[in-house]
Amino acid sequence: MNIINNCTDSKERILDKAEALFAEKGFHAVTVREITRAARCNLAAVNYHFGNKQNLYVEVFKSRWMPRATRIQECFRHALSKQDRPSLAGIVHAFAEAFFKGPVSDDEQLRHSRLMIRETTRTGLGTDMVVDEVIRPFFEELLALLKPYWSEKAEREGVILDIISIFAMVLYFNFARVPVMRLMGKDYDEAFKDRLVEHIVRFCLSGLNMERKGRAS
Amino acid sequence: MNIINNCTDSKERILDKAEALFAEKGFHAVTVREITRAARCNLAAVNYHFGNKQNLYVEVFKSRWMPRATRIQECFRHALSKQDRPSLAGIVHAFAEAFFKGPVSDDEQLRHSRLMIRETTRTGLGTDMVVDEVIRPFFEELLALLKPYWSEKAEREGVILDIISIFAMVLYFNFARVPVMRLMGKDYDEAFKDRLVEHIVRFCLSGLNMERKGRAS
DNA sequence: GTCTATAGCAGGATAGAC
DNA sequence: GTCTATCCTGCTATAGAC
Repeated sequence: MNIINNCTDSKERILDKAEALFAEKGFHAVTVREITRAARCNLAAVNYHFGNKQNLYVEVFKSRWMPRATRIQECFRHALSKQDRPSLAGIVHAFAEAFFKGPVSDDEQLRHSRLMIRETTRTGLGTDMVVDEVIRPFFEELLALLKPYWSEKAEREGVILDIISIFAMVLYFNFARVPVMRLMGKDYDEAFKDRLVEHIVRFCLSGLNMERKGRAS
Repeated sequence: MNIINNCTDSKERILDKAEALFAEKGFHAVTVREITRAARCNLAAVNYHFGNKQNLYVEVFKSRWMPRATRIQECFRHALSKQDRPSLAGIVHAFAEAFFKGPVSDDEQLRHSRLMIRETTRTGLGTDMVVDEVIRPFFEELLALLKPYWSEKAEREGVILDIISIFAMVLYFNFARVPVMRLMGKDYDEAFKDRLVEHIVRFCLSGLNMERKGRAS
């Protein structure tokens, strides 16, 4: 049991470092040399294990990103299961908390959302499996969860826009950490994340925290 | 007056095509060859006019992105000036409408937000002037505009979070067009944009469009 | 200001020894 | 499975004619 198994070791190291670098700089800005250097292995290892750089990128999503997304979703479900009959606030809260205070380290959290944004922005490189296998099923799940709360007049399209909006809030505060920190003059420490979760829940439930003085336009 | 002035013409064409390509694919994925081919000029033209590829990128922001951002802001101010005493809804509406139905074409709109997201995601390449000269001043302007609407208990930090949230809604629905279109099964035509503006105003003002059934967690 | 030609280099990928 | 050495393509950047 003390035998050090190097067989798949370098492969794992490459996946780790590749994910970190792709998240930080994007696919084209990262070189294979950079990845193998960071993973302390040989240049040829990427082609040996993955065939080419592009396959490595896809493999990062398959073996790192998607399982992590699943873990976050499970964290969300677990939090819900602890509520006897989840309220609307409870659902949104569980959702935001799974993202900000979920089962992943802060570094992982950041690279996770950065990779997601890069994929959203990307054109063509085709990791559609991310949407088809992870995002959309979860989306449908949320839709079903929220269904009991629709008011009579709300139609499906409007509810979809609402759900996208919850996503927008969580994702934006995640990936736009740098400008948010600059504007707020705060780090993303635990206290601030608590604050963010609280803010997101409140905003999603009742909008701007201001007095309402009539409407116009 | 009929003399065709080619002096700065190719420079302008390069800036146009470079912006479109950088927005679509990102800095590293675009080659100088690709840009000059699209701009129908010689490979050497980029280095002649801008020194190098990096400078061209910065120049795209200076001469295209920032002026356009200014135009959008002016559109917002103009819409506000037509309201005698702008309401909260009027302010959010003018903001969303300036972004979605503002003074720029649909193509420009898309490339504008994509470039902004790419800059937000970027690490290091330093176009801080975008934040310092455009975003932050506008942010302060919004803060001052909303000040009369703070409830007594709201503190400055909370209001900043609120404003970031309005930005988050508008930006997300802009740059995430592709997944939004997939989820909604709709194009970003004028009718859908109207719908989006309406949704954003409502969501920012009163949150989820659902019945409230108590709170939990 | 625009072009051709090319220098000079960094990148992805592969062959083949161990 | 891991390494070294190397190929070759495609890139940025420049030199110099027009």
